Amino acid sequence: MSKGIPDKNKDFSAWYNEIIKKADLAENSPVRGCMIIKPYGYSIWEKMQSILDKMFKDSGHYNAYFPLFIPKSYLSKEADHVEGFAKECAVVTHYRLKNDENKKGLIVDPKAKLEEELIVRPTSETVIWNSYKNWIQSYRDLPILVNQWANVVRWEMRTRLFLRTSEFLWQEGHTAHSNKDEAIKETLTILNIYSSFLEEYMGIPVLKGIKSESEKFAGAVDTYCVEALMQDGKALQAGTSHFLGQNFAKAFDVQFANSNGKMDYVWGTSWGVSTRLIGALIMSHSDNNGLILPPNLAPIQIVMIPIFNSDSEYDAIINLFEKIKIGLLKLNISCKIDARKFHKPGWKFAEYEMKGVPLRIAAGPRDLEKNTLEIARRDNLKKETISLDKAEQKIKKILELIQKDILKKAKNFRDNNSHNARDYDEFKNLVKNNSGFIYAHWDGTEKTEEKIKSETKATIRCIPYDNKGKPGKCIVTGKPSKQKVVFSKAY
RNA sequence: CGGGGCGUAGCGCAGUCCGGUUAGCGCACCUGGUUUGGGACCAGGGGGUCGCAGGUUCGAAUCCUGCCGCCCCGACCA
Repeated sequence: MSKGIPDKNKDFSAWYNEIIKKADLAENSPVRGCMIIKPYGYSIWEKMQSILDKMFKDSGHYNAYFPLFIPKSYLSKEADHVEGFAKECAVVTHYRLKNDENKKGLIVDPKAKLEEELIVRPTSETVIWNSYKNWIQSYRDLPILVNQWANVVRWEMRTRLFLRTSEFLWQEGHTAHSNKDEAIKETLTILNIYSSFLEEYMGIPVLKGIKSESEKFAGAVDTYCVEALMQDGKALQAGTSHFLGQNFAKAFDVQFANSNGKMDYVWGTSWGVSTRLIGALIMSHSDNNGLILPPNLAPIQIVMIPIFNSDSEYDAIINLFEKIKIGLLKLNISCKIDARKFHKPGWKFAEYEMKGVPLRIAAGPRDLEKNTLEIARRDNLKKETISLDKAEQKIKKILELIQKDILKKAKNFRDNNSHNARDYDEFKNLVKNNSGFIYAHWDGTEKTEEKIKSETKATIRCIPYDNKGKPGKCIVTGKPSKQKVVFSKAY
């Protein structure tokens, strides 16, 4: 059935690439490392956007837009920030092309050199905090809760569609607060939005935690994250929320008068999720027949496929489908009738399986006779025949069930692939077998973290912050450890 | 930047070692017909600067030289 798609268990990354191609999500661009997101892939992103956007707005945030270009000097104002991003910035140096007099074609006009070079934003903290300086005078101007939907560029050496591309789409929230507690609270509010979005809509269970010093965002005091486990046992950072402390306020001199009339630096946060989430979606649920989309994110939730011998049968079935479609639309269920005559039903079945449409309805002469429909779930490939009576309600329930089952399956997978390592040997074995999340005691030093990374390729994904667990001894050095942390190989 | 691989129709490839009619196959595409409950079949058709440039030769996809591009593995990183 699964024609031309590599076996997920034999070659996971070839499987991943092929799903993207065959499900028509995206393709490579003429520029290395960039991607062309095709309509079907982009419609998934639009769904993610609309849901998250509502969640942000419901929690008091507003959208704004800051420019693509950032003066080079801005980037260098926050020391850690430069360190983290300087190596992967695209730089604009000129503003004009001209015809080459000797050869054919265009060349950069050497006369059109910019006085100050511009960088293409790898993230927007600097340009935004530069504005906040002007927006904020008093505690009465705070908090500022801004989000923007944008593209950013980070010049990557090795790229993979959706997971790591040189240009990607994301949202970046940037908030400013009058005190530390409120900023931390904001950071966690967003983390919870991310985790419930991932679980309730994407069907992906996540681990919430704090990044270690070496993994945190360049310029943050603390980076909180949601980490998900992919089907090949590797971890994926799905979203991050940074408590910036007063770092950017100090770098850009953003002060405000507090209620006592004293000047103080503003407290900041920033947070984002990107088109990488589409990669997470693919690698969490899909199988050897193609993509599997949770109903809450599927651009098409239901596809209807007619089976017919004659034109009169065709007309009758399409007619029936139109009626069902009206009923489903009333229940807010999106559906598509595939009325094409030039493809056989079997061809269409395979096509929509590849594209991950959660539920398929088929009807043919036999169904017309008996007043039934055949429905087939994408997630478990099970088929059943239901009667036309109250079909819409039944279908709605099944979609809800699919959503739950997808999450349940992913949770089971994660639980079965979470392990405790009591000593370093056991740890190494677990890593070698791609055993997912590995909980182990760590002495908290960068040195030990680095040693583990270079010897095993596993990194600290996060330090869990809600169920902290008990103190113990570091698996490498035997020094005291406050709690177990989560290691894994990661994307 | 190191190591490996590849460039031939929209896609995937054969042909290259050992030069020789008009460059071939599968998928896709177009036309007509028969089909349609799990990727239909038959017949016909369209589509190529063989990555680019130069050289050797009566003759180059094939041999030689240079260049360009892409992919994979490492170093680096969300």
